This record gives sequence, C-alpha cells and structure tokens, in this order.
Amino acid sequence: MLRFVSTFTNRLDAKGRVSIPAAFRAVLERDVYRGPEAAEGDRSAVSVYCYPSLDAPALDAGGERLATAIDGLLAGLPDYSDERDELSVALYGDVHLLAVDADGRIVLPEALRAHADLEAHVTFVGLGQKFQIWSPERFAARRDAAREKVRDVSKLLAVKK
Amino acid sequence: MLRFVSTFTNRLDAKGRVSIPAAFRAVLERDVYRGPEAAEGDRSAVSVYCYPSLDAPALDAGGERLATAIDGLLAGLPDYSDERDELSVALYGDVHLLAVDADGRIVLPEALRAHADLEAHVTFVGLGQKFQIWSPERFAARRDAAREKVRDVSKLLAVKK
DNA sequence: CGAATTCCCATGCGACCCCATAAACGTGAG
DNA sequence: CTCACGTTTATGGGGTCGCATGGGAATTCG
Repeated sequence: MLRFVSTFTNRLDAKGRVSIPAAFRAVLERDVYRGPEAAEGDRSAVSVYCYPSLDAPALDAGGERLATAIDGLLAGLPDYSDERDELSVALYGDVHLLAVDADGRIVLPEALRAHADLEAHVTFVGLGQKFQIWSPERFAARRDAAREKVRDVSKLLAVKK
Repeated sequence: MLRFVSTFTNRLDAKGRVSIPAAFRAVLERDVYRGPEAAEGDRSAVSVYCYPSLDAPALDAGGERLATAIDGLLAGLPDYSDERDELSVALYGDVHLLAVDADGRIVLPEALRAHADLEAHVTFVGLGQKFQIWSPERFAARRDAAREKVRDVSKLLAVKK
C-alpha cells in the first residue's frame, strides 16, 4: 500500500485524540524517517506531518514524502535569502509533527483544530501522496461541489468524442 | 527527526534563561559536533549557534549544520577579498555559541535580546535547517505576511502546471 | 567583597503510555 | 448457510513521566 485512498470518519475525544484509520496507518509505517539505529518493525517512531491547508478549512497530513516535497519547494531559492526565510515561516512554521501512539492515535493541537473547525468528529480523506482532515459537515459540502464539477467535465469530454 | 518545524512560545525568566522546546532539542542533539571520545547519550556538549538575523528583528539559531552552511557561503568568495572579509565579520562577528544546560535551557545575552526586542516571552519558529527566535508580537505580523506570500507563490506554481 | 553566572532541586500541569472494553471483521468448521 | 471464535480496530479512562518554569545554593569573575 503506498497511497492514501478512501475516506473515514472517526471520533475526536475529550483529550483531543483521534484514531488514524488503519489503512492510512499502514501507509505511514512505510513512509517514516528512520534513524540509523532504528529497528525493523519499530513503530514507536511513526509520526505525521500536519499543517493547515493553504486554500481550505482543512488540514494536510502525510509522512516523510510530504515533508520532502516541502523541502523541494524551497530548494529552488538561494540559501539564507530573505525570501526563503519568509516562505519557510509559513511552510515550516505552521507544521506540526504529531506522534502516533501505541494505539494508532494522534493528538490534534488546538491551533490545528481551530483552522479546520473540528469538533466531535473528523473525516480523513485520502489524496494519494497525502491525506486531509476535515470537519464532516464541511467536507460533505466540498464533496458535493467536487462531484458537480466532475459532471461538468464529463459532459465536455463526452461532447468531444 | 532532522527538521525544525512548528512554533512554540516559552517564557524568558528574570535571569535571561529560556527553555528550548523539547522538539527542537531533539533535533539539536543529532546535530552537534562530537569529539571522538564522546559517548552516545552525552548531552552535556549540546550547544546552539545563535546570531542576529541579517534582515529581520529576530535571531537565527541552529546546530553544526547551520555553522557549516555559513562556511559554505564564504567558500564561494575569493580568499582575501574585501567582500569576504566584510561578510565574514557580518556573519561570524555576532555569532554566539550558547550552551544548553541540564534542564534544556539557554541564556540569551543582552546583545541578542536587544536585536530581537525580546521581553517576557519568546517564540521559537522552525524553518527546517534552522530556527528563529522572535518576540511574539513581531512574529504575528511576520507570519501573516508570510502566509499571504505563500498563497501567491502557490498560485504561480499552480498556473505553471 | 559584590554581582553575575552556573548548577541543582522543587513543582504543577500537560502529554504520553498502558490497559480495558466493545464493536467490526474475517475465517473456518459444522 | 450459519454460527462460533480469534483478530483487528476504534474508543474511553487512568496513571505516570517529562517538560517548562521558578527559586535557591554554590561558584566564578571583576
């Protein structure tokens, strides 16, 4: 399994914890930075990079690959330039490194919960390389809009045939 | 863990001490010069390179990698050139090597506190290879500007696709 | 000898670890 | 096909440990 797919809705408990869907966890376990001395089946080190989505009331999340992608965005800019520092603030400064506990759960910090407007339930949405975390209500609206758009595109394609 | 990410705000006490966020400390402990005889879990030697940011009212800080990167910048300039001498002074002249004490704290010298306008609270901002130290108020403004800029840049990248 | 610095310890709170339960799922035997 | 059983997952709660922070004692420097 190397892609995050499908959607799941889990409960966010009083402590701010939420279970990561098992299917996503399996992907994450293959996408973790491991130090030189880390053992094979060592899952104590599994962690998730998570930050507010730039263009939606949701959170983006993923493993090392996602973090490396951010590195790539900045790699084009000269070292220690003012511009690079400024972009780094937004790209790295808002990122939280969330540890996955022995039961497969993470704790969502207040800052992240606020951005995505999360309350008792949260929806995990697989997007291939990464996944998003939504409030179920907001995600329903977004999904309907997306389907509509797909329908329009399909019509266009059909006409072209 | 090899990147500084996220932001934390800690208290600066009357003695000028401040706790380094545990997450950053973990990164620093993997990024310290160790003599040949240094033991594995030896954290007595952990220290931080810290100097005034060239273009902002903040401090830049990091471990050995940061120091090495500065060396790299200078290596590009011809030996004994005026440019190199000037830049050396600017980059090295204000660098402080701060020792991390047994409780994970550093002492910020007066010169550094003055440059970043630090008072009772200080904000640590992860920038990947290094981190910055800000006055919380000044940082809030910087962060907002940075987010806006990232949004612009994202649009550019999206269009290019 | 005074002042600043460094080391050491105390403490409150929050984060993390472990266990316990219950539901969902899958498997295989009857 | 159905039922029984083992496994995995989601979720709740409690206890413990680490972190951030404050203060005091020891030490060094001018």
